[in-house]
Amino acid sequence: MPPEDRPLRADAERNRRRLLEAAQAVFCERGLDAGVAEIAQRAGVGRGTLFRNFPTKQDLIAAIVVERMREAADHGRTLLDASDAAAAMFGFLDEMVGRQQLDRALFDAVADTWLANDEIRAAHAEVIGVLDELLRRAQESGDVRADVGAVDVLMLLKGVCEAASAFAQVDPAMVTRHLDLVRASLAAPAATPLRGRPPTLADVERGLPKPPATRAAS
Amino acid sequence: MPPEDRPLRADAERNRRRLLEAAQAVFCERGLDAGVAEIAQRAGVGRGTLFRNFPTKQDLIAAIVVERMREAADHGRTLLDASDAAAAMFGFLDEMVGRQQLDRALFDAVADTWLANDEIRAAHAEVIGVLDELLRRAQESGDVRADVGAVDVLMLLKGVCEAASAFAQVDPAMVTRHLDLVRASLAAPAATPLRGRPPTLADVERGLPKPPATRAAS
DNA sequence: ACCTGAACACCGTTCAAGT
DNA sequence: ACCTGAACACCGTTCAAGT
Repeated sequence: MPPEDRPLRADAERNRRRLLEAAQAVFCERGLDAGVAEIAQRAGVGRGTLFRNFPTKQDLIAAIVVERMREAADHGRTLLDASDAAAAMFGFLDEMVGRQQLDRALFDAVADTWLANDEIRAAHAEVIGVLDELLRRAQESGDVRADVGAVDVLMLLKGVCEAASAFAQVDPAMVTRHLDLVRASLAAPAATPLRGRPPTLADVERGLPKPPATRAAS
Repeated sequence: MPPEDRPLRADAERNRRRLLEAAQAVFCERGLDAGVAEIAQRAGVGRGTLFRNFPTKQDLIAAIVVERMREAADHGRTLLDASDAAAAMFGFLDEMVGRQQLDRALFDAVADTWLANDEIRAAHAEVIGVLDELLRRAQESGDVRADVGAVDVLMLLKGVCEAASAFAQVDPAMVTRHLDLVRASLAAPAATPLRGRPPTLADVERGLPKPPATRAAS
């Protein structure tokens, strides 16, 4: 195992890239149940090489998810200085839903892998950070109710994604419609206040899925 | 294979019951990844018997999900003559979220199995039918916006369930809060109308997951 | 008519041998 | 330092033999 940050040997680096690309394509076409054998073959490497780069299939999936989340966060940052703050935030939500419809298999995985993986955790925090700023601006503009937090909005978004991946590919209009409902729930002024306090990132990270359950238990 | 409706032999019927109970318990404790071996053992039968009753592990899961959906529909019907129609509908939504939190593994499965299975399809239609009536009454009472349909509401509900199973077991207040947001999105009068038309049951059933992909393809 | 468990197929993962 | 593919382990599913 090479020290943490030393750059990979040129061919190794290339293999890693190829594996990520192949995995992305295969998962997109065949779903997450696609075998690692196909991915390795498509990347032109042996199965062993796959597991050298990604100790587990889950890690391979996680690596792709992280890439996507980072892209989303980047896009969100470009919206930070838009004139219409509320439109910017909803545009961000739109984008994220669209992204997940491209290859829904990947985002299905987030539910499983979720925050068990450190890199996903970091990327996730990054997305929440951007959304938090977009939301704050929209609230300051008076178009979005003041008693919601970024995690609230992300929960709603996850709901839209879920519904979208369930059956909205038939008709993208359904996604638009569902987003309209989310917009309505976030509109200011709020008719009745929300109970409880806005969940924090810490709340989310505390609610981890059951521990990895390593087969080592006696 | 016995003719469709002939009652099973007494011991066979008992084995079927035991399998369902064992499966429910095991899935609840260990999640859907639990092995069929453990289920068969817990039920006190051989693995072959399991597959005689449920041709595939998915079918076993589906059978449990169908049971739960039927229970939910039954409960919904008891709410049909409540005095406060809106409260009745939201009570129904509450119940369904609570149910899915009991053993979330099962409802996670609905996303996979979803409408691929005929029995699930029927039970699903039943739930939508009840929800449709609850909704209609709530709309007539003037407390719920008129431009949403039962499928819209079910989509929102699925979002809540998703969010709940992701991290709400830490604090049930989060679910309450999310339901408050759903309530806000459904409140009458609607500030801005929804785009598109309410999705129908047919729309949902058209949006099936990729075909079973039987390994028979040449 | 139904039950059983050994055997099979499939797929994620490891590792000894190579370069 | 990295690659490879045969071998292993695990688990869903089948089926020949039993009652």
